[in-house]
Amino acid sequence: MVLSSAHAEHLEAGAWVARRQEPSNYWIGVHSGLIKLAIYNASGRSCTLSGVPPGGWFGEGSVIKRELRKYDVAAIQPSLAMFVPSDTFHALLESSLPFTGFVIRQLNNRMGEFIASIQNSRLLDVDARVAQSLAQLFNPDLYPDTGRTLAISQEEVGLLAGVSRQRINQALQNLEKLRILRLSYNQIEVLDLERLYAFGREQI
DNA sequence: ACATTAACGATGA
DNA sequence: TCATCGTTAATGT
Repeated sequence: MVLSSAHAEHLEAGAWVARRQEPSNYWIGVHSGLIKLAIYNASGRSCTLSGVPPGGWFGEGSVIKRELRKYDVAAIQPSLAMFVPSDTFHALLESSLPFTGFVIRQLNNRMGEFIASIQNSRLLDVDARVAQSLAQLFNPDLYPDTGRTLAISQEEVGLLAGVSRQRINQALQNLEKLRILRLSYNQIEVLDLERLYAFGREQI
């Protein structure tokens, strides 16, 4: 039933996936590429709320509440996304206990993610904040399909971590010197996920 | 101090 | 040819 009612879409880099204030008609999953949730103001400034790598799902909150979407959704990289209609989502929620469990875990993880973000922004120095922002993207619990490399520009890491691109560049080079990351053009490879997670945590 | 913006050239796809 | 990256200088808090 899910497969018959859902559809997939190829998205170009920079394409809008969904817009703020529109009805939340779909629960959306990322199969490949990278998508971000962000809010843009009239003057073009933006606040990136979260990056969603392969294996990630989002929008369940607004679908459950049947409310307008709270953020804009854009493809950072060329991506393949799955769109599950709201009605299908609700039907699954009522008929499948395993699905309900999945959604609860999803909401719980998302809550933990945002709590950690606030904590990180107030307690950690910039290098550690960058490390934690990246570690979130590579979280195997939330995003089981994400490998150890991700195509993302340093500019986007900056928007995600709330730090300027120039400062991100320094932080990433520091992490590369520690052999935690390997950097290449528009791509970040995690060499040591454990140390990436641990980086900065001793400060707390 | 330390981050940000602005600007520049170099380099990759 | 355009996006991305590495760096520096000026500016702000």
